[in-house]
Amino acid sequence: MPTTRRERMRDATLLEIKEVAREHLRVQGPSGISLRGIARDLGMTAPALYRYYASLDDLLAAMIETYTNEMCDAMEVARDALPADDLDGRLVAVTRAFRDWSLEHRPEFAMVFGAPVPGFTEPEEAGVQQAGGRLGAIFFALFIELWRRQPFPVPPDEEIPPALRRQLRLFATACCGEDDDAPLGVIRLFAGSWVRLYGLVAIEVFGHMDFMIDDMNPLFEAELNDLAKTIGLKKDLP
Amino acid sequence: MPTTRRERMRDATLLEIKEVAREHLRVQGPSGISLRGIARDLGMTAPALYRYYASLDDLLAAMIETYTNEMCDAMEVARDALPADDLDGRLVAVTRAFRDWSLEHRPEFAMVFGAPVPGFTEPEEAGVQQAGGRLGAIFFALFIELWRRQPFPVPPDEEIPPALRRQLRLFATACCGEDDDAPLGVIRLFAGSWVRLYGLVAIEVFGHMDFMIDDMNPLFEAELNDLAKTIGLKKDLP
DNA sequence: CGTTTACCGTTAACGGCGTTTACTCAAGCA
DNA sequence: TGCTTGAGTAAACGCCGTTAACGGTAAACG
Repeated sequence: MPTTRRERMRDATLLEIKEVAREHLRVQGPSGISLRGIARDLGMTAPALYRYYASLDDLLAAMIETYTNEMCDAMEVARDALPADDLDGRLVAVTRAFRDWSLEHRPEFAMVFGAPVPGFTEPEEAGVQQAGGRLGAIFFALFIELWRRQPFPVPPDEEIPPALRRQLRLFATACCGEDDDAPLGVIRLFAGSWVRLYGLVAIEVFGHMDFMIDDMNPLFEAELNDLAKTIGLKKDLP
Repeated sequence: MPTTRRERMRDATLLEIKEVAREHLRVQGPSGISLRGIARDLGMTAPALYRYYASLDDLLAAMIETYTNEMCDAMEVARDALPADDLDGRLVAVTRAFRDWSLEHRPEFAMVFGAPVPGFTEPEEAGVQQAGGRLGAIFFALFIELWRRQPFPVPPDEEIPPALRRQLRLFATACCGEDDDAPLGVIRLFAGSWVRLYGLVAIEVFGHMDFMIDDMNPLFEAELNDLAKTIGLKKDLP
């Protein structure tokens, strides 16, 4: 372990900056994250932070990456709490974990899944993309394994327009690496499910239905049930 | 028409401010909207703008309201381009218009449908909520009228959990005013469809799939086809 | 060991921001 | 005509990100 004392100190500061930034995010919102404010809380001056992050954008990008991975961790914990052969249960658990984490970390969710600000937090960072792929892979691996063990009906290849086929292949390789030997229909259904889940959670987290609905729980559970039904999960969700 | 000369001048300035703000939004992104910058472009000083908008937030809220209504206008134009009895066609046209407008107005879409910034552009403005209701109503009116004329299968009331029933009623009244005498199943299906559409367009506009997929058109059309099928539209979409 | 080097932090400064206050000045109205 | 109203100004306050020049200290090296 070649970590010198200096490196340990540096890593600690690197982390502490991110933690203070997160607190500011949660208390004052995304626009409340400022290098000067963070430096104040840390008993430093703002220019000192440039030793650790090249710019505010860089810090924000690091935060996005951290949050994405944290969300993935939470989903994996929920997944691994169930036996490996209970794919049904695992898929439902991961989906619920996705929503739960998002609701408990609304500002973080907004940074990860909200609108990217041009010239600001561009998601072109390698780390951010990699974390995004990890998230997709968690869902995808379960989804595809479930289909292999107990196949549910998927649209036949002929029903999928050629233009869509190519996109689905791209999607699968980005999610899962190279072993994308699953039929296109499975990927098609997966993409549709992901879009639905994202829409549901984003609407809830962003509060776009707050003035119409006062409790999103029933709708989420109903949609989850629908989703489960289309992939052959028979038993009622607990 | 009690518009004095002063009032006309005032309204013109009010509008001009919003227009310059929009240009800044499109060129430099949301964080590029600044009172000082707008004032510069207008040949004024920043404090003068406070005669027109109480704060930057107020201006942003006005922009959101404007964009929502503009999107609704575009949808209504697309709707009215088809004969009133072609409900199938109108629903598809409105849906495509929603997506098209969003893709052509990405920064505007982000302001309307992205994450609200706390203490900043809260969507608690009456005008913003009203515009949101208008958008929902456009979809809802077509959806429900279509079901009345050529009913498609919807989940029976007994299958809808009681907790969800109440939320769906709230949702319908917010979308459509008081004449929500449609069966819960129709509203249930409508809510699900809206969530799907939102997720699809938001993912595309925000570019959350850009690193996986290079053309969202096929997926959108496929999902639209699916949606159309569930509400009984038989003919292939042109 | 002493010396050099690399790194961490500072102060000072530039230009930008939202917002408030006190003020001027012209248009509108009685 | 004289008064009122409202649009616009300059100055100032306290934020912000970022850069440049500079000090000190701990690690690295001969």
